Amino acid sequence: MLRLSKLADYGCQVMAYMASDKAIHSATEVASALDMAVPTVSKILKMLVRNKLVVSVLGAKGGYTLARMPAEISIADIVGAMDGPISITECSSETSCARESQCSTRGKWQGINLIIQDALDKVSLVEMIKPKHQVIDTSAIRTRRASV
Amino acid sequence: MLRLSKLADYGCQVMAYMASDKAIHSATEVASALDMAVPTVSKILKMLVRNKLVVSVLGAKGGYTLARMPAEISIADIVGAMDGPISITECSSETSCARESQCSTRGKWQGINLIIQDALDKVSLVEMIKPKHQVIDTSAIRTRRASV
DNA sequence: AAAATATAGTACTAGAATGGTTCTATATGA
DNA sequence: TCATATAGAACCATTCTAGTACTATATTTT
Repeated sequence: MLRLSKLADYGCQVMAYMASDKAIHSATEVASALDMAVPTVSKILKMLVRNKLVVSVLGAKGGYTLARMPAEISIADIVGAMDGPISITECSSETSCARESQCSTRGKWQGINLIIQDALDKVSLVEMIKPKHQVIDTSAIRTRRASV
Repeated sequence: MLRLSKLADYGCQVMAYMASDKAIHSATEVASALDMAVPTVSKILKMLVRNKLVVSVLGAKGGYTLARMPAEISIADIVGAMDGPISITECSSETSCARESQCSTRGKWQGINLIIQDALDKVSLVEMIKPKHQVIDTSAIRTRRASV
């Protein structure tokens, strides 16, 4: 399948949710908004803090906000924070490999790895939360027509 | 990490090995050449046969060969055979998702999925086995110089 | 015809990875 | 001082994966 871990997937959801504004969001709030378990969301947010994608405010009325502008945060950042560096095969990241001398495929794997890295790098949170089909509020138009 | 399963990785190694010629290779032979356990190689070859990337010859002196020319077999084919279809998140392949109406990220995930699919599609076995730095046989050159 | 060699397919087991929870400590606001 | 939040570590259970074993079948060799 070649699938992201669930935590990475969740992480992207959490980040996308928080990208909507600069408010402080508690773990409880995020969890209920995304319909996820509070401890899980809490764990994810802690990991994101450690990786400096999110900043936390301690104490009552505390919570989390994005550490940077949504445009400055890529999916690669989030996936990296949750799952560690992307390496599609063992040999595509490891510094050495026992079979290296006989193996001609390693370079190719590293190339493929780069392409994937790049694909995730190019998508920022801003693009992630952009609605696919923009919903047009027709009420304003109708009002204007009525007033004509 | 976003990593291929080991079986998919092994599968690529096995296919790359078999791409070197059109001979019939037994599981035992492949296993010893790649320094892997015979039952494991055998399992992988069976999966590749079921997915029509490899054809088998039954009986004594039997074994396996590629079903198509190496140029006509991509890494995507092999990974697909071993790991099933690529879908980086659950929602990037599934036909529906409970949260679909509120979710704006799905389209993006599907796009990222396509890029990865494409990257694996573009690499054929031929490229995979191409030596990175071509080893130049200098003996011929030296011979010629000597004969001048 | 029998023995040897090889694949086909299924089922099973052990181990690792992952997801998710819980518990204790600490910080802040009312 | 109490209620509300995060920080961090440890823990458990389930799922997934890798690898093995076993039975059946096909083909070549003797």
